[in-house]
Amino acid sequence: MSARICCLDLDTFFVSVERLFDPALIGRPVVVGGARGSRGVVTAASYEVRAFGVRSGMSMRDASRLAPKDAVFLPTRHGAYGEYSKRVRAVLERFSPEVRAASIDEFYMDFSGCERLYQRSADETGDTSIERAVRDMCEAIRSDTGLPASAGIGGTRIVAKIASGRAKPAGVLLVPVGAERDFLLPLPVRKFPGIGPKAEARMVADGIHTLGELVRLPSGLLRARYARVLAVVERECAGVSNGTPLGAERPAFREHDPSGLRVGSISNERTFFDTLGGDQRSLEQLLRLCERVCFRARKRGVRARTLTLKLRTSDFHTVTRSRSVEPTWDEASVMATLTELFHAARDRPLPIRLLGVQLSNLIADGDPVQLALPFDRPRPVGHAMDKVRKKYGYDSVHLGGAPRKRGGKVSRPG
DNA sequence: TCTGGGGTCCTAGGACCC
DNA sequence: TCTGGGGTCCTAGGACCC
Repeated sequence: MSARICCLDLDTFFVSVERLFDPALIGRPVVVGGARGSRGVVTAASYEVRAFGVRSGMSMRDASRLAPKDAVFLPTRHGAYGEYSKRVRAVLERFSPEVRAASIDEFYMDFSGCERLYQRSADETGDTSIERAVRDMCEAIRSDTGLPASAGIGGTRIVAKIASGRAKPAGVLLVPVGAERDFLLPLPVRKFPGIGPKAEARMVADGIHTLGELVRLPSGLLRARYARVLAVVERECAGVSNGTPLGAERPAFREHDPSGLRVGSISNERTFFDTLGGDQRSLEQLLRLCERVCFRARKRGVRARTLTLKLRTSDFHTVTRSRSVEPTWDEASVMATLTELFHAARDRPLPIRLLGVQLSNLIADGDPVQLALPFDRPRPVGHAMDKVRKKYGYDSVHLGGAPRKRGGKVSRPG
């Protein structure tokens, strides 16, 4: 059997989309995430600016220091990227019946059973049939959307994903079935999905730097400590998939959820440029966050069974408080619960740096009128606001008490 | 690395029920 | 009356990913 799982990753996706809008950006150092020197972090960095050490996730302050004088700093345009992501997906669906979105710029495909479809002119280049098909697919993405993409092919998702990372930029890398071990073991542990900064630090402290060193640990306490991750690495080395080959689609990237249950979560949080002093100010901001998540829940056709408040004080201490409720997308009832949670969580008098609201345990909004206790009837004023917003924009209407404009003295966007 | 914002998934303890 | 275990839900926190 040959490798048949493909991971397709769009190269510096946000930067590439910005270059479609403004071709003058091609070949220039580009940072997406905000203005030079602003608060926040880099969401995407072009290869030209990576050469200076700028990386996504880095604070904008550091990026501003490292980037050359002629670097272009752009704000993130969330709406535009989603649109291009859909267009890419449409191309992928022409090549494989099985496409899963793992994020806005990352997709998995299963080419099982497609072999015969792609047996054409393979011998001309020496490519295997699937590798050739994937190259054609990347070319189709380029010609249809203008976006560069890289792809990895392997027997499992994890191998395909790591391979796609090594194929960048704009390349294709195939790891033949049986070659997984030789491919994986020399890699630094951090390259393996699921091993993040914390786990890496622990491993390095134990003298483990590569997957090979991890796998070759002698039996004993150290090996026992990493038993869980070891099992996954060994499984990948053997080329065995975990569960279904493509895994589940990330709920946030599903068009709709056929099961009608557990369609992920919706959250909105905000770090305040000037920390919030009085509780009144905080509650006004909280109402704004409630409005936004409820707006999004109605748009997605879901109600939340669990409401969570997140609160971070100026000393960077973070607490969350959550409560399960009757399924709701109603601002007033969400705000009532969150106000209680806020007072319960407000144990230290320090100024507030961040507030967040999360709706989770979401259920599809089957019934247009959700029955509730008479004294706790949802007041779906939200639907009326949705209509106004559709016509005049999100900020054309807000609930009383919420500040009308973004920015100003209280907060500043990201 | 003086630290954004959107997510997912996992763990662990306690409540509660059978 | 005491003990026990399994299953499930709720809540809090943390790691990780893009």
